[in-house]
Amino acid sequence: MQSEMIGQILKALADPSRLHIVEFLSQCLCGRANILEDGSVVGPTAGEVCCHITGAEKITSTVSHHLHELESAGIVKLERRGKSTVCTLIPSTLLSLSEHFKSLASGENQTRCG
Amino acid sequence: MQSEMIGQILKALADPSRLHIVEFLSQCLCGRANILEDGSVVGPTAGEVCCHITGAEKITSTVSHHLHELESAGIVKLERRGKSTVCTLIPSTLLSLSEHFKSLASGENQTRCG
DNA sequence: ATTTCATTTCGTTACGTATCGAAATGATGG
DNA sequence: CCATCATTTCGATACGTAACGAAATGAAAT
Repeated sequence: MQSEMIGQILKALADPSRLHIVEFLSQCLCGRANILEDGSVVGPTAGEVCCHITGAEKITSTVSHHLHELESAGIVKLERRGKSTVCTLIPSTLLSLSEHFKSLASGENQTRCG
Repeated sequence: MQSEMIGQILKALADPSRLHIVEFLSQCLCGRANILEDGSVVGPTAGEVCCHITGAEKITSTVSHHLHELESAGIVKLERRGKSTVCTLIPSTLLSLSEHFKSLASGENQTRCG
């Protein structure tokens, strides 16, 4: 995973509202596959996410925007299902990020030892 | 590590210049202890960091600012040594971040399974 | 004390984007 | 078709902060 994409992911996660959304979606994983073999998605609707984050009864334009930012960064998958949009984390993206920081911390790419 | 501190670390890393600095400092770790037993620091000077990042011959106010942002977030340690300021990564902070994302990806804190 | 060098602080400008309300779109049911 | 519901798009405002140059600080050498 290249540094530019890492930057995009970090920018998406650096907003408190979006980090909150990701933490909520993580709590919703429930030990099951959340992206099925056919690519369909298991998880809360955008409205449910919004309700938890802001307390609003229906989704706000702000939360809709945040969800699509997370989608652009490859952190979240959105799928329209009838009236609603279903949301889930894409765990592999967060795992890549985790590995990247682990390697930065260990200095395993050291090339400036002169 | 609490979510608020994670947010602060992410905000610090979300800037391209600062991410670049962190990657450079990672390459400088060189498999040695970079924070010694007495707390003193091994690493490049702020000016050397700036030279690598911007090509400038002396440190700019912008890079100085970025280094202190990284210090505030606990990612970098700075130490004045004579005229110069020596910089190094604090690997444990990046490791904590790595672990946090790993646990988010695995959903190991799931509490919304109803 | 004065000069020199590395860094920081200050003050300003410019740009990105979070947030909000209102209008538009998409999808379902009567 | 019309009504309703969930979500998205649009347009505007407000705020945070990255970037820059200039002046100030800190530390060593002469």
